Amino acid sequence: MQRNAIMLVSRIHEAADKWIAAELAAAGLKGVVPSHGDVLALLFRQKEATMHELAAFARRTKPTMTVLVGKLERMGLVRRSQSPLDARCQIVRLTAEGEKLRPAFESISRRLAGRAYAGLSPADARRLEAALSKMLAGFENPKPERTQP
Amino acid sequence: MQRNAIMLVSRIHEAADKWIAAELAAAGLKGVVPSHGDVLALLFRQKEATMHELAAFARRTKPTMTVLVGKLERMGLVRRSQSPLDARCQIVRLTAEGEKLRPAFESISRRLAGRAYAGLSPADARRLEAALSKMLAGFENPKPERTQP
DNA sequence: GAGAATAAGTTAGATGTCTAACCAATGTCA
DNA sequence: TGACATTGGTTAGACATCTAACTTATTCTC
Repeated sequence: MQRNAIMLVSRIHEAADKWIAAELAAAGLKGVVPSHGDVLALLFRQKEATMHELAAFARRTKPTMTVLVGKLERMGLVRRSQSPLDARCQIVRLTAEGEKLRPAFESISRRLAGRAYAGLSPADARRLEAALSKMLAGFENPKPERTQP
Repeated sequence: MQRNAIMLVSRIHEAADKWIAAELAAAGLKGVVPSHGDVLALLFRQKEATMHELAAFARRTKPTMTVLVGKLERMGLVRRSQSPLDARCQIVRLTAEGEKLRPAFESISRRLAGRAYAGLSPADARRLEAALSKMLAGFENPKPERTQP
């Protein structure tokens, strides 16, 4: 066996997503998925964003973002309006209702980090991040790997 | 910043999935997704499996497995038949067509590992796996973490 | 052995996600 | 300035995935 790391990564990703979804549900956001969280996270940070910016930030396609923002709008958390500067752009903003979620979000974010790094020394954490960065680079820059075909 | 590791894990997971899907497509399996790969992987290993076993192995629900196996069956790669021992169980087996994919699969699996561990010394790899295991455990066993609420 | 509980699968319906095709507005350039 | 390309966004259609409800077999229990 040796492809353990990929399996572990996959399982951590799923476990973290599930944990986040559960925390969001506990905060009153039933049926909200991590991608919705990414949308809100950007809006907490910068007050308004275009669909395009949101899609890039959440690493989702534009059609997906149309769906995600549509749901958040139906939930009353964000509002869409046309940009006065560029008639193609939709400006997305938090509603007052959405703004209320900020503290819950920050709590989840903090607790997520706490849980992920629990039991790791700062040195361990640094080494882990370095190794993961290298692994990611290996997938994103298609460098030929040496293994028998 | 500190929740880097989760972000890295998430991006590695997505990049690896995309890489696998591309390799499967290159092997002639257009539209085959990693979960389908898990189904085939178990069948390469043990010749036959029930829907229940496949779902557990691929970490998907039973309804999802119904869909996945349905697609593989339509593609002519597997065959479903009722178990003679337990009339509730469906036995899934590879067809001759499916069996032909074994070498391509093994190659992908090997190259996946090579790519993931490229640039990591054996000691690094061991430390990485240990840290990831700890992180996974932190999500799966809900241990209270210490962070300000 | 009959009735209840459990287990294996499927169906139904919802939703996030993608690609492909499209529309509309803006930018470019000869 | 006017044709063409580019860009922002949505629509359409497909699909993996989930939960809830259901069906049919098996097992358990009295």
